[in-house]
Amino acid sequence: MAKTQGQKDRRAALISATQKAVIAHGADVKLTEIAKQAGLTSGAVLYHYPDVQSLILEANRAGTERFYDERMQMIAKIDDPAEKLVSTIRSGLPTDADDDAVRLFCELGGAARRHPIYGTLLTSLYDRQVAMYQVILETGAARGTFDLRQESLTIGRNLVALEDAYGYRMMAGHPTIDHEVACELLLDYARLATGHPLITKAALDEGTPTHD
Amino acid sequence: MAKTQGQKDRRAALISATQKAVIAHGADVKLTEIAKQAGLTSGAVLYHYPDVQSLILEANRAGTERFYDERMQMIAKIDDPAEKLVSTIRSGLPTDADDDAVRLFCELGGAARRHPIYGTLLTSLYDRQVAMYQVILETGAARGTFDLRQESLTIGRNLVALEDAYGYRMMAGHPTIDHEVACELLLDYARLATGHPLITKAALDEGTPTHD
DNA sequence: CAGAAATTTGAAGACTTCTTCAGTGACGAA
DNA sequence: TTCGTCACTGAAGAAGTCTTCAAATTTCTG
Repeated sequence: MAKTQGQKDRRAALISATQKAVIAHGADVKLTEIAKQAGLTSGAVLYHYPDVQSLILEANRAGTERFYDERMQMIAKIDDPAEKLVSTIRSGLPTDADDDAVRLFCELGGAARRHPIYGTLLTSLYDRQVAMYQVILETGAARGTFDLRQESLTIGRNLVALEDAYGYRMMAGHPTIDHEVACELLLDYARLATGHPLITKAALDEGTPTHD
Repeated sequence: MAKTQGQKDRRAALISATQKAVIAHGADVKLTEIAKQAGLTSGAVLYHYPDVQSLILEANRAGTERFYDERMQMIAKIDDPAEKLVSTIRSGLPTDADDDAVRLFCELGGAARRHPIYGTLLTSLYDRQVAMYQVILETGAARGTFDLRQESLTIGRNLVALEDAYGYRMMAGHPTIDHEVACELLLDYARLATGHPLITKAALDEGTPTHD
């Protein structure tokens, strides 16, 4: 579709196809798989991206950026710091073992030492997520919602670290750690660190009618 | 060396060489690299392990087992729960970005979805490490050393998760998170969860002579 | 030491992947 | 319509890998 809309569309479509291919076949995905995903031959892919590595890198970069952007959008709507913290924690954990974004991160993490650029990509994402948590924590502290028992940098770093680790555990198919269990593990730490009970929305929903 | 000691030695040497090769070239290491590391040709490797995949799997299995065994040995000598907890946390974090064991785990984690057996390997290791922490925590609680603010299962799961995540961050080359910083981040959580100040041995050594 | 068994080599075949490129078809401009 | 450009195909070459195997070498046994 969209045959005559210029290079930009085709390149965007190729990046999208490459993302799907990486998620399906790993960070060292073959050119053939990318071409198949895009509905083209390998020659056609090379026509647009003479260097396949740069295409894969661009796709992975776009994938990490998108994950961060979507998280920021999701929490932008929420004002209450406690509710914001809970929603942020929920949005950082994969929904299940098939979560595309977290799959991508695991692939990149495994390749990070051999391809240092992926390490840079993940480091940047990590630091920004820590800052995102710090803003929520400091705002809550300033408003008197939270009583921080540790520095916001410490709490932020640990929360993102826990997200990452439980993402890996879920990807590895841990039999008992699913989305809900991992959420509670993060929330238990957050409760300890913020001195706030952090009643989850799910818990609230249980005790109240669908619309009050 | 040791040319006449039979198959077992040769197979053990091959597993050792494969471990080095995996750490150097990733979970999908080539037969050629294994042979080079072992000082043999690819044909000779196949003579002992007709199926290369089974050799790599065996090497990776041995690598994770060894990591766990060494941790257990290291902490077995220590009696005081607080000191034991601090030492355990220290031993679970890579010393630097070149730490072989943690390199291996990152490689396996990246490949876990494509090779579910590696997911099983890592899951098994994770669960045993959690149990290891639980024993320390419960012992300390029973002795009155710790005042656990969360269930020992929660604390154990979160501590191992933090170890894993900071291992990944260090492998990815995070500019500010090194062994010491990561230790403090874990210790800060452990202090909160156990209600114990967990003075580190390093800190103690600073304030006391080498032999009292 | 001589023969048997175990071990290793080196090369060949089959396979996969990357990359190049001559040729094909579609589309727009003149 | 004709020409030229763009997008793409499909085949061929180059490089790397896995696997097999006959032959050579080393080690063991009597």
